[in-house]
Amino acid sequence: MSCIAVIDFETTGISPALGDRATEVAIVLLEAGQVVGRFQSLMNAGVQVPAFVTQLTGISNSMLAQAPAAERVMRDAARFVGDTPMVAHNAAFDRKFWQAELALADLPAPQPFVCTVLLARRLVPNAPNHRLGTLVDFLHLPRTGRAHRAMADAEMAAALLQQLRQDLCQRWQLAQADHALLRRVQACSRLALPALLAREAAACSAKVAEIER
DNA sequence: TGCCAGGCCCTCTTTAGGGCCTT
Repeated sequence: MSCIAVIDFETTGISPALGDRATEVAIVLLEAGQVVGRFQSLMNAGVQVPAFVTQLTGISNSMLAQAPAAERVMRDAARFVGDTPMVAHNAAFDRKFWQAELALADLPAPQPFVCTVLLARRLVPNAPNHRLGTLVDFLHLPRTGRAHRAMADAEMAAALLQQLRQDLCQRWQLAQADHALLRRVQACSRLALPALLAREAAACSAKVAEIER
């Protein structure tokens, strides 16, 4: 079973292109449906945290003053992840900060990303909305700590991912929903999804029959 | 003063516009 890294950043804003920086990163490593590793750290990028972001996340300038330098944290995070494919809730956001912070540390960011917002829009279309907290409540998943702190959000995104993978496998009788399959689901329109999953299920059955022969 | 990004998705669409989602 392949490994997946679920990541969440807390930041000073929404765009590294506007000078926003990461303030905290958390990564949960999943293997065979189980959490097999965790990485979490505040990170000091030498920037001020806007008051409304402190109100949202609980992360203050005084907390960051005592945190390790952003570059050091990103080196440790990159070493922790290696080439493991990644998942995030609204991955466009976390991927931007992952790439920007690694670039500032002069490190590559080759990992492919899958987005649980895109997966949930396809697989849980009847949810009231597709915010992380709403999906966690809607699917009766456990809340793991204060929302808008990196590890709590990474844990909830990991639980959401596991639930979506489990539903995929049960509904479509798939042996597993690995990162490559999740990328195909994410790239597929909602209308085309049943046909894609029927093909995946048929390929899976054929493989099982071949093994049993 | 007020707004700032960007990719995805839906629809009163496709030669566009606006909401969602993340901090």
